[in-house]
Order: sequence, then C-alpha cells, then structure tokens
Amino acid sequence: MKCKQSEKPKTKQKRGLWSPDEDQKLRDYVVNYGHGSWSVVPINAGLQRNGKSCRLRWINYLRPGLKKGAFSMQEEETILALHGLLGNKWSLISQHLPGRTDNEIKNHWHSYLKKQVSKSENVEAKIKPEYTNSNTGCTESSSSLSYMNSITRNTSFDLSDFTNNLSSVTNQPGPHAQTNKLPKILFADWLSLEEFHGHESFVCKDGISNVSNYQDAPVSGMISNEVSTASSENVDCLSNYSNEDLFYTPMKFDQIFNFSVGDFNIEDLLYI
DNA sequence: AACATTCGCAACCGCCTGGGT
DNA sequence: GACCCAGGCGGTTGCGAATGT
Repeated sequence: MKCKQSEKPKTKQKRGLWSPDEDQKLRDYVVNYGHGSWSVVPINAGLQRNGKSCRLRWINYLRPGLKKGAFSMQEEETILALHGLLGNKWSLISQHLPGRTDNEIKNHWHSYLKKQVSKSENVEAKIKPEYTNSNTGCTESSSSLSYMNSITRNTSFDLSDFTNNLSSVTNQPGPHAQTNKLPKILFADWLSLEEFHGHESFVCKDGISNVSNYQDAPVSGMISNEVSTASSENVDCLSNYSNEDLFYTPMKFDQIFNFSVGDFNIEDLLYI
C-alpha cells in the first residue's frame, strides 16, 4: 500500500485535546496507510497537528490493544518492582505490561504509586534504622531494595505458599523461610539480554565470564561484579549493590515474585 | 452553594539518539 | 566529523473532575 505524499504544512497547527473527528481521521489514516514518517501523517490525514502530536495520540490512545481502566494489583506490583530496579525507565517498564503505555504508567506512578512507596518507607524508618551499604554509602531507603521490600509488605503474597512450592521442588524446606529478608535478584524478564551485551564486568559464580553465555549458566548463574562501572544507564540503578548482593536468575519474574528468604545466599538458589 | 484544594489524565516541551547526507 | 531531521523518551504542565471545607 502506497502512502500519499505531500509538502510541509503551511497552516497553524492545532494544540490541546483531540476531538473525536481528529481521532477518526488519524485512526483511518494509520489503519489504511500505516504511519511511515510521522511528519507527513498529519498532512496526508488532513490534520492540523504536528507529527509528534499524532504519534503520541496514536501510541497513547488510538493504538489497538491498549488496555483501559484501573491498574490491577499485579500490574502495580510489577511497576513497583521494575521501577525499583530500572528507575524512571517508563518505556522499559511498559514493555512488561502489555496494553499499557509508558505515559500511563508514568502518570500512575506520580499520582499514586510514588506515595505508596514513600508511605511504606516512612513506616520502615520508624521500625528500624536505615541500612547503609558499606560499598556504596547508599542507604537502603534510597535504593531499589527498599522498593522491593515495600512491595513485599504491601501485597498479599503468601510466604508459606512459596516455601511450600520450594520444598516440593527440592524435597526439603526452603532455607530460612520464616524470616522476611529479600534477596537481591534479577529476574530473566526484567532486563533484556541486549542490556547486558558488552558488559563483561558481569561474571558468573562458576567462572563463566562472558555475559552472552548467561543462558547456559546454572540458576545460581550470575553474580554482578563491579556493576557500578557498567556504562549503560539501564544498569546504573544496580550500582547500589555490592558484588555479593546481586544475583541473576533466568526464572521469570512472576514465577517467584516477592520471593522472600532470610539470610539468603547463592547456594539457596542452586536447586530452585 | 461557593470556593479551594487535590487528583487523574492527556498533551506538550525539550533533550537525546541514531540514521542519512 | 558536522549537520540535519525524525523518532523516542522522561519531565512537566494544563485542565477538567472530584473531593474537601
């Protein structure tokens, strides 16, 4: 299907809320011709908008498959956990929430989830003094770990269910299962493999030093080493962790979400 | 009822990045 | 390498609705 061609707009561009008529024009055009170059979409679709505005409207509102309505508890848990690890990487986070846009997630964070986190941190601060990472000097309340802890407190996750499942796999009780300390684990679907490529600073406990080999590693797999030296912004958020803190597991996030084991150590994961 | 404040959401702005020339 | 342009992203703003006083 061939897109119509046209020249640059000469009329003043409209701003503000989109009318149903404008939505219809944009939808019709993109469905029939695809967007191709967004800069020509408004011209060819007969809209007095700029390309960026059209793109945003399509992505955030008109695109098929968008989920409308309130966020489910599971979605909120996912956002909180991913935000704890990735920071304000809304587009990355949205990749793990089908049908949700980065803008929607960002809005929900600023209007609701951020407050939930700070509330739980206040409660935490009253219960115990802050933990300071000896390697980074960062306090726990400013790290992703605190977010993960807050998630655990705020959900209905049943620790005994998890440890029972663990036991069924291992034929032995989960280690230190009755305490409530989170291990620091990267789940397979939290960070894309691409984000690790080229970061040879990541090494495995069993000596596999090439990140690209991580899929072949045992579950105990990857222990981060010198994470703070990684150049990618996407892993900067990990710099709060020391070498001994961070583990990678190819398990899927929702398989053991909120997994909580006291006195966690790497061997504990070997048989999961 | 009137006004003020807060909330939720859509949209805009400015910056960054990557591709093309 | 420098420049331009489009796309993508995160931060911020604006505004109507909801809620509080």
